[in-house]
Amino acid sequence: MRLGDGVEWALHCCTVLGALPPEQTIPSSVLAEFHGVPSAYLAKQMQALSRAGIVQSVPGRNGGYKLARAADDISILDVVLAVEGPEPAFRCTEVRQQGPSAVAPARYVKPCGIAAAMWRAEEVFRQELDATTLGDLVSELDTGVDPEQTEKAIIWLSQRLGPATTPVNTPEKS
Amino acid sequence: MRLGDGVEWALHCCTVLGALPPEQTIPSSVLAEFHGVPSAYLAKQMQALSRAGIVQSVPGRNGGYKLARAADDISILDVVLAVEGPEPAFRCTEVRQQGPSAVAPARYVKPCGIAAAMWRAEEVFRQELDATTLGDLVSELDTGVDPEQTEKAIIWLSQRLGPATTPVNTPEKS
DNA sequence: CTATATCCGGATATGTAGTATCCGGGTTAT
DNA sequence: ATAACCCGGATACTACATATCCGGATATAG
Repeated sequence: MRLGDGVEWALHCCTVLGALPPEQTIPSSVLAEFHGVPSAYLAKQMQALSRAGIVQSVPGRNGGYKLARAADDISILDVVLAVEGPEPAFRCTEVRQQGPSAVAPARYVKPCGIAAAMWRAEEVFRQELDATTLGDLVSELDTGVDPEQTEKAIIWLSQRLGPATTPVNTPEKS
Repeated sequence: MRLGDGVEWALHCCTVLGALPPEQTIPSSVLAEFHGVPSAYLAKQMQALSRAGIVQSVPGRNGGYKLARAADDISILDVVLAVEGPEPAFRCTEVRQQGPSAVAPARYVKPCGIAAAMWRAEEVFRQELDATTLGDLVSELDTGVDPEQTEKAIIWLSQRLGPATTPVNTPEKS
């Protein structure tokens, strides 16, 4: 049981996207350099997010990505499912129907208890992920992150972003 | 995010082990044929279960596997961890510490909110799996499985098992 | 209109899970 | 005592998923 690296990257990228002004776009390459991850592979994750309707792509010069909806309306689960795919982690291969002791397939009305227990666990897993939104993660940046870190990130991004409709907003709620 | 097939097989095997008399042993090859799965790979999963102390191997003629403890003292989580490994599904690569905006590593005292949320979800996932025991799965066989299926399985196993200390017990609680 | 910067999709490598086969060590029934 | 049987580990091979790279399409800025 393993989660791909793309999930972590996508979540970090969505977090910075949520911290920027709503209409500010940021190229995939800048996101990659910012996080120190290979830009080609991150681009693929961003495409998956785009297909899922989580981010919106703006082509052409000074284009890039931005969140497609409000950060509070996007849960971590949405991002995970978009990147990792919607299939459940546990695949029931209906092993009961194989082997010498199998009976007619039509008689297997209820799923076996094993698959049921697995899917139950996966359900609470998803519910927990669905309870946290990108907005929560963004808010946490103000409280949990070193101010020096934040400042350093802001000036680095400001240099590298095209002339936005609004400049990068420093948190004002302090 | 994907769980290996071995998890399913191991759970099914442990369930039939739990349905048998406590001292009855079954060879790995019989378990494989019973479920219609490749015996070589199932043997690997059984070894993992043995190392984890979930099943006990009995060598020699008429040997095989049996549960190492009572079925009620073995949770689904135990089996999953034994087969799949104890590592968490989400690996935080501390992407914050890379890239141009990183500060001194010592300043990262708290784990990032992303990893925290992921681990929280994984924790409830494991709690849910830990709440169901092999004993529960065995009990469910009596209620949820077609009687014809059960009978067919019993006679097939009886033919193939060496002279046990006690014969295969048909459920008596009906 | 041209050039640049960006997204998008297919093609390529690398790694991990799954499969099959073999031999040695140890234990039990005959 | 002997032979049959079973686990345990090592090895080699295949298939699939993950990770990576590169060229084409497209829209904007000047």
